[in-house]
Amino acid sequence: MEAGGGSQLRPEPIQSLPPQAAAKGSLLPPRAAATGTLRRLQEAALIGFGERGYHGVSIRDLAKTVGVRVSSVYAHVSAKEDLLLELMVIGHDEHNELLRHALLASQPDPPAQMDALVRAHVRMHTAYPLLGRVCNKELHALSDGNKEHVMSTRLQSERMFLDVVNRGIESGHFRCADPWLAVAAIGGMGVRISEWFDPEGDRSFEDVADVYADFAVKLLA
Amino acid sequence: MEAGGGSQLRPEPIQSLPPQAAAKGSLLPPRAAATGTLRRLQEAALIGFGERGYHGVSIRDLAKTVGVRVSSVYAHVSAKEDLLLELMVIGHDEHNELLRHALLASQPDPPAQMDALVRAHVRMHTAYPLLGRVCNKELHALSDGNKEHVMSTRLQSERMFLDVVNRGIESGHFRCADPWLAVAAIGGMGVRISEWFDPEGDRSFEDVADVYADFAVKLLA
DNA sequence: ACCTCACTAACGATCGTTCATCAAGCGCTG
DNA sequence: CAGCGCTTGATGAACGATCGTTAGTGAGGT
Repeated sequence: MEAGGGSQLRPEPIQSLPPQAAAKGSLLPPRAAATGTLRRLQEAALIGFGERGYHGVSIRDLAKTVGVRVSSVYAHVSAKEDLLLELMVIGHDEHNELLRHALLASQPDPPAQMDALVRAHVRMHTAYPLLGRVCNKELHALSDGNKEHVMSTRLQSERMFLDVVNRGIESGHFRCADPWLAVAAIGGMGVRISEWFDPEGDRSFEDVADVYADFAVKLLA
Repeated sequence: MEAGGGSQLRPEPIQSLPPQAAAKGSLLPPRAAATGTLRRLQEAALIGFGERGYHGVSIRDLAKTVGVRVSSVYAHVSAKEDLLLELMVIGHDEHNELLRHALLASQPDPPAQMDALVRAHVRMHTAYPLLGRVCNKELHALSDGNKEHVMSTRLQSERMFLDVVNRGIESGHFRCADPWLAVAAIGGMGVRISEWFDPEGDRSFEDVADVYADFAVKLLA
């Protein structure tokens, strides 16, 4: 966060919280079990970190947003980084589980599996865009041990894509000289969704998922 | 940036500057005209902002990295945001120019034009990965006026992709129900390159460009 | 004499975190 | 049922560090 005596712009205190939290669904997936003040802290952190970045939001910002004094925050959290870590774990675990379940429910042929994976990937980034943003932009703010933990989940998810691509090549369904690069491309186009997707906008999740799943399979043909 | 009396991790002072600045090329494109201390400030800001985010790097960090006192920074820059703005303008202008020149030199058929655009897009994010990261992750830290200026350049670049897609649909070369979504996907997979690309790694720019250009055209077929 | 660029020193604000305190709600024993 | 200890979560106040920025000064080259 910035301090200083010069011409500073101090933005409005995040948001009045839930503009759509009641409309569609929660800002956080159901696996986020916290309630009460801790829950509201997590949601304030999600919005703040997603909009201004981890270092762009202070404990005082969060306290003010949830209507509590600064010191009360530490009754629920032992450090600011805990809030970020919790959000990143929730996000990465949710993403990983969506992918696993998609694979489990899919027909065994690689194109169907890729279709299912991409739909799950899109689901994650359209249902929880702020969480997607935080997970993909604030890794640098995690200390080494925490970063390693989150990265292992991320690698597992990447591996699911890679396995499907490799199996598709062996079976002749896909043609691809560099499987990892294909996974990077497919993953990248999904990750970016959280930067522009608007739940109130013209395009629904289904619209995006249909198109992106089609893109991914065509890209591998 | 974080302050505080508790258990803080203060990372090492950015880097000893150019690990590859002499090896391949500069960290900044030739359009970055600054020399001397200002140039070194811009490069330190590029590395710092790219690795830790705008709010994760202080003026004191930058001053220490370039070997100068804090107040001397203000002989070259009127505010911290100026450094970010300059980097973002350089990055967006470079990107825009690469795209324009790619289009100018291309055969007029839409597939060739898309191939050229994607190669330029990949060129940007492989030649200047840190600049790509800053441009795509730190927009939130710009004040409204500056953000608007940068966004107009970004919209022009997006428009070039969109024009080619639309013309390709009219000519029958491409088939695509939602052109903007195709542009978002193609753009997204390119933007992500700056997160993993390593100039010293196995994959060269040509490797990535060949594959991604192929992906983009297949995706539109 | 003037401009450029570096310096020392300091400003007030904001940072993350800690501390001692206290009110409310709980199950327990008498 | 009264009274007790215990936990939970909130509070005001403060800590030392760090924040962006400014002021005044001076050396060196033009």
